[in-house]
Amino acid sequence: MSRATVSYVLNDTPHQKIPQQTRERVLEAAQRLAYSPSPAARSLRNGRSDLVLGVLKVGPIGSVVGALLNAMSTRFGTDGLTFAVHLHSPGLRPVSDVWKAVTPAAVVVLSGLDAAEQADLQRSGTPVLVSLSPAFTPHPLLDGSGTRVVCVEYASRAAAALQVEHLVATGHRRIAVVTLTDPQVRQLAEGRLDAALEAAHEAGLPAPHVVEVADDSPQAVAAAVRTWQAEGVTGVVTYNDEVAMAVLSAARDAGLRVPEDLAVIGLDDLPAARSAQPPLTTVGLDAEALADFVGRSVAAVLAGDPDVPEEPTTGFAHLVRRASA
Amino acid sequence: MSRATVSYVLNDTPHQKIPQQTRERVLEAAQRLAYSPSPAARSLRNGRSDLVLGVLKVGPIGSVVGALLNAMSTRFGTDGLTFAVHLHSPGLRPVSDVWKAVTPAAVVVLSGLDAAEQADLQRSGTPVLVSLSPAFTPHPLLDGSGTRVVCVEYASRAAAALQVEHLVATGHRRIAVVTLTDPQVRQLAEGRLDAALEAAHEAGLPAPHVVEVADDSPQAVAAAVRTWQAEGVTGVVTYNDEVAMAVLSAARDAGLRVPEDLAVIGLDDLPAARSAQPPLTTVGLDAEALADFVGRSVAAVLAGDPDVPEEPTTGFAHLVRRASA
DNA sequence: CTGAAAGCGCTAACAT
DNA sequence: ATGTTAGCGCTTTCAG
Repeated sequence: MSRATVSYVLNDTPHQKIPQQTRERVLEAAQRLAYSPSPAARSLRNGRSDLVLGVLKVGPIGSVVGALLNAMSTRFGTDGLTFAVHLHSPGLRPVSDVWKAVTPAAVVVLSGLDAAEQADLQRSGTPVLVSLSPAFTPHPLLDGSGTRVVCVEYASRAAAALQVEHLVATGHRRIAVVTLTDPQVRQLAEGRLDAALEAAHEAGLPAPHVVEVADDSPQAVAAAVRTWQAEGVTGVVTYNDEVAMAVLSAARDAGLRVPEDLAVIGLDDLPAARSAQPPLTTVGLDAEALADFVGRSVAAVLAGDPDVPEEPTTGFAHLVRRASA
Repeated sequence: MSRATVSYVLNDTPHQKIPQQTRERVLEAAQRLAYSPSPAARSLRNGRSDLVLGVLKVGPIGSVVGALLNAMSTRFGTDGLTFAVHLHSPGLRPVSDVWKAVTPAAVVVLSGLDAAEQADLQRSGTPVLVSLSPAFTPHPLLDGSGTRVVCVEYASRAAAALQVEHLVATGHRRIAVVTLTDPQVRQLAEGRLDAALEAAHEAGLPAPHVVEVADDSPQAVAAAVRTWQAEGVTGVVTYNDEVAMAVLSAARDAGLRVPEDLAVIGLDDLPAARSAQPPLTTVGLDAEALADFVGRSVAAVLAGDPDVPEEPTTGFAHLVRRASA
């Protein structure tokens, strides 16, 4: 019985007919010796490890990101890959440091890589690179780099469009869009704002009021809420649930009834949205569906499939209808 | 110029005198060819990679865990190691799956490994295993396994003791401890409760009222809050800030003034604690200090140091004094 | 169907 | 001071 035989049975190599008896002997021995193959040697030989690396910039991690990470971990586990997240500190150390620690099978960029880092990544030889970053553009000169780039729209266009469509469906014509100026969330905020404006345009609405606020406190939105009465704005789409709850609070202070005088729709479906006053209508994100799509794409590329699965046309968001809109 | 020479200059191998000129030639060539060493080959040769793996069970990730992850990432980066977190689904797949994807330099257990998994880990040959899990006991039979085990107390004993000590210092003698029965947080809740009871005992207090609640809603604590008036309880220590805020809310409903009628102290120092009514006195956790300690311990073990640094006697928590106690 | 053997890229011991 | 070389543990042709 040789190493090769062992390798075959342990890896279930197809088209290799190993007699059942040998097979069992191998398995039994492996079991008895608590044998487990060396990841390092396998990676060296195979050119890649079984690790899928998520990259995220350091910063507050909330329930939305948490759900995403959970979903990815669970999903990749189902096809023999291990998902791990690396939080990188932009400016402090280059992300490329990560590639001297591991040779991942795929990298999933969740946020915060700049153009140069993207290019490095494409050059790094990682088989698949999935980006959720709204502003990510694959480096055109690096097409033949061997890295397959997959971009997925998540938590911006489809979600913001749903917000607007719901207000339109419930009869609102003059709407406001509240966005955040915090540079930490700039990319996402811009993506959502753009999508909301586009959806409004497509629905034939007059150009929405765009309100930029610095944070999600009720004070920050109070002034805007008061002007809306005069402007005839009856529905408002917010950057996220936290901003929506600030609007709810400001509306109450201004003596407006929600949703009769002002309909408010958030985004993220945070746990707190359910217990808001009134319960917040919002758009929830489908972390599992996204993880599934990403998982299938990665598996397809690693298997050498020429084309990756189609992105679901519905996006990865759904309306959560409660009382506020 | 041979591979060895190159290896020496690239790794800054000590006690190898390489002429400056050769050195520069190597560096220049590496630069020009965008050379970067293969992690797989290095891990194979060195017996370990430069990756430190955090293990966490899947589940809601809040700001406390987020801060911990951020601190760890930043800290390990400073000594050439890369930190990544793996979220594992207990029951779904064995954690040991991870060791077929990577050979980490160290594993940091943040939560949720059972006894068998602990033992597997000690057997896996990972150089260092750091555990923050309050219930973690190194497997005694596996002492010679080559895995160095370091246990750190975080977010339980020292923190809960601080809560009690603050109430004692502000003159309270009859106190209540509110703990959570949610099985997801059992270990942590038990650790905190034990420590609080012990601290009360040491301070010579009568045995505290122990209140077990199922969740952190105001309803869940309302009944207990009402009985406290009759029992003469003047101070309450809670499992965390969320429970504390529920107590605050229930106290208000019961017509109690905080802190005059009832002093409340939380744990975690969530962002929301600052804007609670009244601002919540609480115990903050020192994620950076912990990360620093863990980082130093790991570095010491990897460097072959016989003894790891002393754990700071103050623990990794500090009092955040606001208005509620 | 199974055994032998060639490397994957790197480091450290050894020889020059 | 620099070059040569033996493996680390695995997968995969290639012969038998």
